[in-house]
Amino acid sequence: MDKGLIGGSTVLMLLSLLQEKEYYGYEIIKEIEQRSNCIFQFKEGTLYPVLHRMESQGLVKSYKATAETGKERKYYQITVKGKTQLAKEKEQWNAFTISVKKVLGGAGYACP
Amino acid sequence: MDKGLIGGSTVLMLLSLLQEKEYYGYEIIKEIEQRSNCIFQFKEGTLYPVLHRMESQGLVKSYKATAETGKERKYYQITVKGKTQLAKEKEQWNAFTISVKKVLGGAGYACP
DNA sequence: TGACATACTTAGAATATCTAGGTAATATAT
DNA sequence: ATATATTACCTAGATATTCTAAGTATGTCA
Repeated sequence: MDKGLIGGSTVLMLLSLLQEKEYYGYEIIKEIEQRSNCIFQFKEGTLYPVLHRMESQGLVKSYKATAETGKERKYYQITVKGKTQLAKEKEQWNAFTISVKKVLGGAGYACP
Repeated sequence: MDKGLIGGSTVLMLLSLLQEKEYYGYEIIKEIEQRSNCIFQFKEGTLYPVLHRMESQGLVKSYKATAETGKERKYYQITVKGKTQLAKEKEQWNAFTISVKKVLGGAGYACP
């Protein structure tokens, strides 16, 4: 999958997942992989920095916990700010995909 | 409109336009602006380098001509390689948007 | 014991876009 | 006549982002 395409939708997908429940990073990678039928396969080096950035922006918050398996995990939760951002990004996503379709389809209207 | 989103679809949109007919750079900006109802407003500094890159990759070729208005224009035409690439990018675009929908929608299947 | 999956991290390379400026001609409004 | 806006192209450098690649550590299975 082309990297250019993924870029703009990563945060949208992460926020959408985290609105359902809290996830830890590694779990997110696997979940997105499954849901997309392996179309999206995030590398750890790609995803973790994105989560860190989102946390620094206040879109998510995290806490550490040791799982029954003995491994330490960092769980991420969406914040109020994150939910607001999610709504915005969903809107943008819709406007974006509709607009691309229009350009490909050939429709044409004058701009205000 | 978020820059991240646009990135991956720029070449797709350009190739799609150029399959219809030849365009010059400035005309492409206006055409995409109109078709998208002003959702996409490419800056010249953004579009021209993309066209140059596409030409260096052999996806398009160009020639210069002076319009009746007295202004010199650089017209771009899609190449055979560009048409092949267009087909690929269309496929990728579909796979991409479907996958994002799946992630947002919550569907989940095991990967092979 | 060795290989693999889990789980997180970061530094630096590579890539891409945008900002901001430049050039130059014509058209339009004052 | 002059100022401004539109048309039409270009590029250097700042900015941002992603990916590559490596490191750390634990548990499981053959």
